[in-house]
Amino acid sequence: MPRREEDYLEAIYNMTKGKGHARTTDLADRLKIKPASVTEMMQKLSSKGLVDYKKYEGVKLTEKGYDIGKAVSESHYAIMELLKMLRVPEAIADRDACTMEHDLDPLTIRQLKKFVGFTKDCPKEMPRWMEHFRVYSETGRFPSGCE
Amino acid sequence: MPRREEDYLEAIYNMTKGKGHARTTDLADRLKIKPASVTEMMQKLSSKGLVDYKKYEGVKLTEKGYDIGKAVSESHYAIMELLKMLRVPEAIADRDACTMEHDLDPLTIRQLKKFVGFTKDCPKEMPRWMEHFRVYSETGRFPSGCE
DNA sequence: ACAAAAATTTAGGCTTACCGAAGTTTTTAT
DNA sequence: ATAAAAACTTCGGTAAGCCTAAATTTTTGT
Repeated sequence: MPRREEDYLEAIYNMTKGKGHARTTDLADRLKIKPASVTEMMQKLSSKGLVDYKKYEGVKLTEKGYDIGKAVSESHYAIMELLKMLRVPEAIADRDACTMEHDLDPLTIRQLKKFVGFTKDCPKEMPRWMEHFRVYSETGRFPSGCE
Repeated sequence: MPRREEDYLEAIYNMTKGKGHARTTDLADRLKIKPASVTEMMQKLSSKGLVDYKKYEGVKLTEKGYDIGKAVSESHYAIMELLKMLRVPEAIADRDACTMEHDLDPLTIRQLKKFVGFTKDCPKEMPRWMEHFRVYSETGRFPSGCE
């Protein structure tokens, strides 16, 4: 599954969330490419059974395409959350998540999600640790409570 | 700077660490491609001033190529350390770092390195937190000390 | 030294994914 | 209703990076 195909599936997933069709121009805008390229890819994805494509009408994910689009979108989210914890600004985290979300081992994705879940759910310890990392990140020094 | 070019520079960097020349076949083996493809890329990198290339003799990084190779190699290391903290097995972490090491925003790399440095240097807090994540990762539950 | 083996390069081709320009279909405004 | 505008597709090309096969250069064994 080449990298770029997944980008299309993810974009369609996020644009439609399973309901309705995605339009050629909207996809082109979102992916920053020309409509001609979108049409070409739609034909390819259609021949692979990942989307239902009707000329001049738009495109919709098949079940198979939906699963892939959803998986990539979730990876993207997990990576972005991780980068935000590392105090990477949201806009950069979003962009960099696009770079990283492809071709990762399923185990890596799983651990990433666990990590994010851990930090979100852990009731007490994590916020303190995060605060210490924030100080370290900004000053290069460990806060006094951390010796 | 296309992704693949950087892979070559990183490989040459890791193979030579600045001393001596890298051989075509060794590069081909390491990158899992055919020697003919290596030759082609060496010519390209040479024309860009990133390597010194002499036919039939091998290749050596220029200062410019060295800087890039070193930077990519360091990103790789930082990403791998992060993944290992997330309890991704080393072999998978190494492979996945290859996927992620390209095209990241310099700020993201910087934060990644800070994070790794923080966890390595923080004298007391981190090991405890890491242990808690290990338990969470393996059992799905928070250890008793973490409420 | 020199022939056989190994390493390397050259030449010609392939695939992916992009583009611009031109043609077709659908939508919109009157 | 219909002409102009917008959206979409088709067609012909491009660039990267890989490949195989054939040619060339270097190395090795005797």
